[in-house]
Amino acid sequence: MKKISDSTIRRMSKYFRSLDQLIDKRVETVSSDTLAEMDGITSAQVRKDLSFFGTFGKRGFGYNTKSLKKQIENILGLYRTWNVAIVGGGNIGRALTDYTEFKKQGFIIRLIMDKDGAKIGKQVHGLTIEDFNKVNDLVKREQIDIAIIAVPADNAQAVADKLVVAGIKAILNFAPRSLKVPPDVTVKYENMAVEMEALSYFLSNKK
Amino acid sequence: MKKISDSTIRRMSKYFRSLDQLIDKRVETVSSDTLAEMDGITSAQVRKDLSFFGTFGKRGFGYNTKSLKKQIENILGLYRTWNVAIVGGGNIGRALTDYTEFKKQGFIIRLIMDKDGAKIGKQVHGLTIEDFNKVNDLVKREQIDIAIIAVPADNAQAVADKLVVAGIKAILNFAPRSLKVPPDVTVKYENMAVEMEALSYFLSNKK
DNA sequence: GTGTGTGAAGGGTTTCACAGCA
DNA sequence: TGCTGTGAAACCCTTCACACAC
Repeated sequence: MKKISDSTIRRMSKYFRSLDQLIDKRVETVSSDTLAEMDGITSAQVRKDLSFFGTFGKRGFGYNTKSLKKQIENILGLYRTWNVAIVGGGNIGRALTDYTEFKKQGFIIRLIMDKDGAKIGKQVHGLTIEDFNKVNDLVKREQIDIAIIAVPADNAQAVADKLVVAGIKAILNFAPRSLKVPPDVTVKYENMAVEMEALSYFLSNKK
Repeated sequence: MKKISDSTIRRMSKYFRSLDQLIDKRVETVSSDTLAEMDGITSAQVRKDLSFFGTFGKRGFGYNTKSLKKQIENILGLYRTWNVAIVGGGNIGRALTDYTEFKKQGFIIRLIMDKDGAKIGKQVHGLTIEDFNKVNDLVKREQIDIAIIAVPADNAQAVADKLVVAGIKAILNFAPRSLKVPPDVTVKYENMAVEMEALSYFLSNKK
């Protein structure tokens, strides 16, 4: 499989959501132009992105919304569900246990963990906060595929290390710190402070 | 001012945080190599990024952590505080009112709004959820600089429209939907489903 | 006629490599 | 000597433009 760029993958995920919207509105056919408009990019970009994975459209016609959605579902691995564990029983971690967009896309939160004795045992949206020291057993028991790190920055690397030992291969990190992991582990970042600071920059430098 | 790429700005924000870490550890000097290592990039990239804004280092020596941090603070506009409003009293919105990283960087949450009568008036980390219908007055009263959208996807555009009318020029959007705004308004996205789906893709396509 | 699929061109960002300065 | 600052080269991603299929 040839290497496909991160930005293409991210856009695929957006097309997927846009198609969902169109299907909700009973739209059966869509052009690359419309899809581009919905996502704020160019139609050439849409066609190029899709072309990396195959040919899904009909010339002079466009794409069938339902079948294109199915195709993207397959490409992104969304035809199945994924078991997700959250590390960190703070504000962010607890909020994510009930994030509807995750459920809708088949990401099932199976587990929330913390190392703080005061939090362990507490209920969060139907889950009990478990002891992070038991991460190995818990990850195995719940067959976790993806871990979300939502702990203070200073603890993030230690948490990641333990997740790697427990066999986790995919991490979404909310802590504002870059993580070092073995090459077979994928990390994605959700760095809210970075985006806020980008806004700060743009506000400060408006001419 | 010449156009500086988004990725450079984002990395500046990371350097800023890495420098903070070093200063905490009483480190006074840092090389582009070390900074690169901390952020998982190359030293050439670090030097190139910084060079867009000026020359901050000493050849054969490196950068003074404190003074470089000050410089980046100025570049990003972080020498001051920003007043922030959150729209959406759901899980995410409420969690963000108490996000320590925001406070630390001078983003002060002044306001949380919702249109749901059942939520209006409720307390969240010391703030009262206000009626989003009064957005114009509230934004003016609290002198809001930045708005965070944390409402369901289907309402995001309507909320954005009202924020624009209220005079907001910078938006951080957590709803998984691309927003249309006038050219003088900057929108950044925090799309957690996109990152999860990227992880799904990588898990599905490991050789 | 219409809109896709795609080589080729263009533009922008990253990496290289080294001159230059402490 | 050691590390920065930076043109030039390399690379990658986006846009163009049009042949082609429906």
